[in-house]
Amino acid sequence: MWSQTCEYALRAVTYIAQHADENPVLAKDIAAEMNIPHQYLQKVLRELVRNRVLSSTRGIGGGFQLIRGAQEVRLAQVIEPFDSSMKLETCPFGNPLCGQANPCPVHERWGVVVDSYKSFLETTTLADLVEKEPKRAKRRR
Amino acid sequence: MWSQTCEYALRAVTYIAQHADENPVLAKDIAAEMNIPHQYLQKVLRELVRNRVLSSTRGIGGGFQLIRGAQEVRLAQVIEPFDSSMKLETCPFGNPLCGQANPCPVHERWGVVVDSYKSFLETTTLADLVEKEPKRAKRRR
DNA sequence: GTCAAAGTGTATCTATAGATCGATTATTAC
DNA sequence: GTAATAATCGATCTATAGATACACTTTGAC
Repeated sequence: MWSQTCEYALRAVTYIAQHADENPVLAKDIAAEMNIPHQYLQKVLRELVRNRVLSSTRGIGGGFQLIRGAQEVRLAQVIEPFDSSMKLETCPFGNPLCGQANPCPVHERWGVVVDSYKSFLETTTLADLVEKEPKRAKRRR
Repeated sequence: MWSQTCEYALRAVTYIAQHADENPVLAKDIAAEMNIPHQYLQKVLRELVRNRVLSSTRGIGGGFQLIRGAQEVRLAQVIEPFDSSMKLETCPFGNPLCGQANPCPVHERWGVVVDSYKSFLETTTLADLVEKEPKRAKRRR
């Protein structure tokens, strides 16, 4: 459906969102937990920092964090730096002018799929990726 | 959404379906009409022949044809030889056990997208890709 | 101020998808 | 049976995605 790199990005921010109330998380930990090659993940995370999805801090106690609250980050923003398929504008069936004016025979049906896909990415936030019951056994002491 | 090669395959069979009532069509013509590199298209078409979607005949008057009627070929069968993403079984959000028993928080929503996609490929046939009015000015003489 | 922890940056390597080339085989026309 | 047509096949090339390596910089602890 999308590239390997996009999936790494999604898995990484999922992990970060799940640990949003803790200290910054280490790339090393994300890599180990989410089965992503460590060095490559660093690249992906840096790109997310450049795109102002994550912030990073160096040195001891450093790591990666969300810049905004999890409920304010949409999946589309996460994969946007890595995937151009969000555009999805050209007709896959060879009609170069396919559109409202000159639709190909399956324009409608295909539109339903694309809309469903785009809508998912635009309306789902990182908060949705985190288990509803936040820290089941979270005792205050 | 899918690979370049899948799109070539779709465009090619679209063209072939549109010319199903004529003689076999030449790879050369498909390539020119559908903007696909000629040599690479040959490979794609051969693969479709191997997978019993198309038949081919050599020599003068030869070319490629559908084996079955256009209404009997589903898009899924066309892209299947080129794309493994039809499976779409592992959770993109890092939950290795995601499924009915142990769903990740967005399992349902994402399932809607995947089902919409799969359903499109499974229910759409090549006949659907051809303009409904078959040969507007088809005079019998 | 030294050291270790952690992210940054660049260069490079590898695997795969996409594309090209040239020779070959089958078919038809003459 | 020769020549032209058109698909087949295997080898190879190129571009890109995915992955690795290593030196560098920033930060905090002591």
